[in-house]
Amino acid sequence: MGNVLSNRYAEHVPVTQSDVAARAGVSRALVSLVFRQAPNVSDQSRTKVLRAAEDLGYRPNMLARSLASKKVRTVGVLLNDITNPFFVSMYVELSHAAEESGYDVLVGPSLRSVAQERTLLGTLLGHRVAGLILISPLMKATELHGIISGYPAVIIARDMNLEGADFVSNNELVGAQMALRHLVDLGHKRIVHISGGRSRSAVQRKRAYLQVMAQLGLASVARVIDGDFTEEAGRSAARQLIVSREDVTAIFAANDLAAVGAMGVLEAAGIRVPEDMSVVGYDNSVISDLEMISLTSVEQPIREFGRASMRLLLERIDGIRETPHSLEFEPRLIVRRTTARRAARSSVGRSQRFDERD
Amino acid sequence: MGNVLSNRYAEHVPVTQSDVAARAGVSRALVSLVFRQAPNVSDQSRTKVLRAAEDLGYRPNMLARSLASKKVRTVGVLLNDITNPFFVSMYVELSHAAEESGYDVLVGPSLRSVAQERTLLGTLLGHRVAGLILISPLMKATELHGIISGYPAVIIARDMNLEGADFVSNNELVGAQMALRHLVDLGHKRIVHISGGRSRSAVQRKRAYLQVMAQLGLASVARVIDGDFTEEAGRSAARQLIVSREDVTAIFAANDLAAVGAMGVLEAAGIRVPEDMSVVGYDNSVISDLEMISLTSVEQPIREFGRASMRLLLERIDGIRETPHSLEFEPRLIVRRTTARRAARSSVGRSQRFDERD
DNA sequence: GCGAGGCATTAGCGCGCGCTAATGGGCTAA
DNA sequence: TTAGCCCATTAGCGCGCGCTAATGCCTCGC
Repeated sequence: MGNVLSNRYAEHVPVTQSDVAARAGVSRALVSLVFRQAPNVSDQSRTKVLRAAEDLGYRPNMLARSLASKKVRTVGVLLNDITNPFFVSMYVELSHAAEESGYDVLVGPSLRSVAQERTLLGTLLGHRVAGLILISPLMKATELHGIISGYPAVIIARDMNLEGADFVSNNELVGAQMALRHLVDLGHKRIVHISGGRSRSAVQRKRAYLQVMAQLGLASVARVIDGDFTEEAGRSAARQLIVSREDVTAIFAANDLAAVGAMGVLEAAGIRVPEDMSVVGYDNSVISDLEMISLTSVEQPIREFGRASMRLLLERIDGIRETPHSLEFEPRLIVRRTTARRAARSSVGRSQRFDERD
Repeated sequence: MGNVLSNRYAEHVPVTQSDVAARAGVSRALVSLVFRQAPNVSDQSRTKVLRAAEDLGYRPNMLARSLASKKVRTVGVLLNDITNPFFVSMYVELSHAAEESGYDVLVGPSLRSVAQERTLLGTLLGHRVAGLILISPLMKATELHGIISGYPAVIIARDMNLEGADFVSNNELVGAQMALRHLVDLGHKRIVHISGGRSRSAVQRKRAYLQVMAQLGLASVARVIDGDFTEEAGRSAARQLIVSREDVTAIFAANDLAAVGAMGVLEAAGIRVPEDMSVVGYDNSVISDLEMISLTSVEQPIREFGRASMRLLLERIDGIRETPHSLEFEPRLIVRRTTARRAARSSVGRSQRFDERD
């Protein structure tokens, strides 16, 4: 009401346990006991303290609490490549799982840069997080080991040899098998792969493609067009395919974005999907589920990934388990409308329809 | 090497300033001075300390540092509705801006629940974050005010009356104007709006639609179909439109997802976009830019949003500014291939083509 | 040779809270 | 009434580091 005070905004005066103790007429230690849910506190004192806290708007200071107890309720998540929607979804799941376990999450969002990764990792460790979850890190295992050795850590990736850490990964081989077998069952043989570049998962996916093609007796027609997980990469690959006039009838892309990119170019060139060309994506992202896209895609069980990762981490944090574990999840194939039985004759090479939008 | 030690993993023994001091042969205070970049430290001592720290792998404990200095380098972001890609993009931008300013980010990812929002806000405040950024909060202004009053806060939303907080928002009126004027310029009159439900931005968008339609002398043909920002909402709206056989030639959707949902149903029903129906989305999300979708959409300057929000927050944290500011950004219209000149005669109502996919 | 001046270094308190050994008070039973 | 016991409460140290007043040391000038 006073015009002097109304002109400035109330400075936020932090309320401490001492303040609460003073108001409740008890010692500070008792306040501490109440907020730690300790036994041997009479109901009378408890309510008295809680009332005082309520009145003053007291909130325990997590910093001081962590410092004193030497226990932190925060886990760090290093998120390489925040532009990748799959990784973001993964982070969302982790975040939920952490919340349910009463943990907070500190994120280190990177952009595919080793240097940035190093910095962010330092920040997370500076916060003395209780444990780390690294989503597809770029750093070399040796350096990583030097930094986080002896620290509870779960790495979402494969093919890293990092002593002491837990691993959660996707079985890329099974993913490729499902996709390729589905295509082969539909009569396709010449199946091209649009790769995702040099990232860990991309390399594995490419290797899985080559391996499965060999298994299926199709090693001689296996072909990889290099990409980088982007829509443009898919477009570029499709253009190459059209120009080369190869007898390709199906595409297995390293992710949905590339698949959709390819589809756009194909349709514009009069090559119909799935009549003339079948396309399979990877990740089963939001995009693939759009009715206008309806892309057959390999689904990774993100939810299980997230929960399992957090569970593993908490086991290490709580010291329940000493030996490192590795979990591998199997993907599912979500069949939609971009895959169909192979047409009688090859179709790539000539536009068969004019695209009225161009 | 020893088989006893090799069986267990090195416990992470936290290194403190005292350890560094002991190794460097100096006092702990000097170590503190070095890590605080304080002046009046001889180069000789500095290098000695840094070497010792390097050897021991010392990392300043942010918790203790914050506690002692009473200054926190962490800002809290409350993210209502983490399923909305637009909000996620916003968070990404905020995160970048914070990092550049040397701040860490603690996220509170919610799922459109007021109760959850309350809890997360409590968590953030418990961490004594230096300031808050609230992305489209659901809580009522009065309650919010009670919680964060006197606390540096930036709210990304509009139409809230919260004394002391800064606001950053999008000019929804201009957005609607751009979209509708574009359609009117193309000859459209009967333009329907698929709304986004009861969230703050959705309500504003709907209001803006009605207002602009009135401005354009089209109040009598204004029509809103209620939705909720999902693809299914768009599908449902399109079905209603088809069944009602109304003479509608253009759709202005509250977001891209709903627009794409509608497009899917329309195309399946033989109503071509944009020949028979023009569609405008909102957010200019990744989806709208896909070549297969190529959706005309209203773009909000997310990057500027993020940077401006962080700048405002830092000004308050650093005490540079006392009076609250409100910033409003103007959107842009990104014209793609889903809008075209209105066809001579109405087209909704009858399927003109059989959808071979069904 | 001695005091002044300046700069590198240190001792010590405080941040808010966890934790435990010690205290005190109330109650029961003899 | 008093000894004995139990349980609620408290005093006090420690967590790792920021910060400042005080100390110690070295240089320079007369």
